[in-house]
Amino acid sequence: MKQRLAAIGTVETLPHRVAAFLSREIESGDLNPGARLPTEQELSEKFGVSRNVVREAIAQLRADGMIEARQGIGAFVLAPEQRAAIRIDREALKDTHNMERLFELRCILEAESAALAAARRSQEHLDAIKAALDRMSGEERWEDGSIDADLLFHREIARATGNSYIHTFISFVCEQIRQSIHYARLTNPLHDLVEVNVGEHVRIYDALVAGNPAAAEAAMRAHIIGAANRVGVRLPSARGDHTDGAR
Amino acid sequence: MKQRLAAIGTVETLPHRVAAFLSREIESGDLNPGARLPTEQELSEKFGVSRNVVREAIAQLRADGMIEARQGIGAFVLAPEQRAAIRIDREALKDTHNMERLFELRCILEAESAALAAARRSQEHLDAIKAALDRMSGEERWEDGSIDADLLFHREIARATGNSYIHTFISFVCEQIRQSIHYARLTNPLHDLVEVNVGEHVRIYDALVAGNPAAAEAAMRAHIIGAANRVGVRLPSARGDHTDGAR
DNA sequence: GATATACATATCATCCTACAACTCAATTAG
DNA sequence: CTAATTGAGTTGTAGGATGATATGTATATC
Repeated sequence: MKQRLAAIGTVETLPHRVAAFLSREIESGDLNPGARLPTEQELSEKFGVSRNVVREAIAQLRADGMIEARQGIGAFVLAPEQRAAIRIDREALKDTHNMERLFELRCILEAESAALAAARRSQEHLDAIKAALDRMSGEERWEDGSIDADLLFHREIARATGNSYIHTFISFVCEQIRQSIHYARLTNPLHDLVEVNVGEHVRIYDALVAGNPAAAEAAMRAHIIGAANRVGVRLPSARGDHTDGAR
Repeated sequence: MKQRLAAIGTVETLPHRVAAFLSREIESGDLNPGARLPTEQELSEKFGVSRNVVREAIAQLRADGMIEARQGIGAFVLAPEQRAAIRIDREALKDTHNMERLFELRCILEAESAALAAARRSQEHLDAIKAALDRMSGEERWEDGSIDADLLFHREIARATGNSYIHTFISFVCEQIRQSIHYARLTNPLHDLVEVNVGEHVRIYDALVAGNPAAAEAAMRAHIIGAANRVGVRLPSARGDHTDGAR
């Protein structure tokens, strides 16, 4: 928790600000793929920082595969497909529409993963999931402590799939959502419908214990749609839109 | 000493090597979350590089949320859940088991996304998808040119969901798979079953044109399982046949 | 005149030193 | 004993110097 507070409150360092600026300029299309960036010296003058700071900023973008620097020539913007990392702009998450998209992605990831977990979970996995569930139920209100337990519950399910990539992706998305919820709570006090939330989790857990993939998937889907609603995001139903796929 | 690597864009810079070393030390558990890294000066001495290089390396790890640096104290390892970025070690993808996990993740992401795309695609989206399909069909063998078109086809479908996060994630996963296929082809010459591959894509496209989410999802799922098989990965089915359910 | 070589220039890569800002602990003044 | 001060240690930033690499230009050679 001390860790997390520090992580959230991390001061914006100069390299971070420069990197964010350039990153935004690239995302917005001001700098197209193939374009050359200004020289390090020009950038250091433009931002009023030392060349060292500019280099650290570029080192970040380079590590992400956003730009490629060639000695003696300059730095060039790469195509989005060539990126080596996924990074989500937390500022953008303050926008409700983006939050909605993130919940949609989460729903896709977690629903099927829950089915996988139901088929593959071991007793050790179930114990870990149960422990998180108990911690969550102990809390009166849905705030920091129980949010931690909530996310841990989801991460443990992801771990139970036995697929480390799934675990990584879900952990990542959940963490982004935690951040955006943090913002959302500053403006809109959330309904503290703990009972509803816990109930949804229990249904997921029961399906996992039963080893019933279809039930686990359905429960997870219902839960995420509910969770989105509780933070003020109306999730467009994934597939019931017009032609309904009876599966 | 410093050998010129003619490889594509992957010039091993000193900060990159230092970052990779530290990153591996963290992943392997030599440095647990909460642990403090050696000071910048110690690291620069240990690796025989300047403090500047160490700082650029740390800037990368910091941007990924792997470590957190606090002025006046030091740099600390963060828990994996707190990462701000997803980065996949391409070396690890040479392992077939990891490739299998990656295909499983891809299947989860793309199957439901195909359903979303079927519900939301515009004519402009369909045109872009069709263009990629045509480019793919024109090729005789499944090699670099048609692989590009293949991945473009999938990216365009992701774009048709209208959800930029989905697009980002799928693009990323596809790119990782492209890399791993590149390795795989070096050892196992692949079957060039172009007709089968194109046929699977056509079925997906038809479902999108028809605006049939369930069909699109099924076609996509079948395709990815088939694609995995063709590169020598047997995908454990996501949930269709948990007939082996005796567990 | 065409080609090849040498030079000058621009740029990134690395190194170095210095100082500022911050934290923590020991010391000192009250 | 308490509280303020001091000092050492660490990261953050600045700025310059030198090496490595790519490009363009001028010169020399044929």
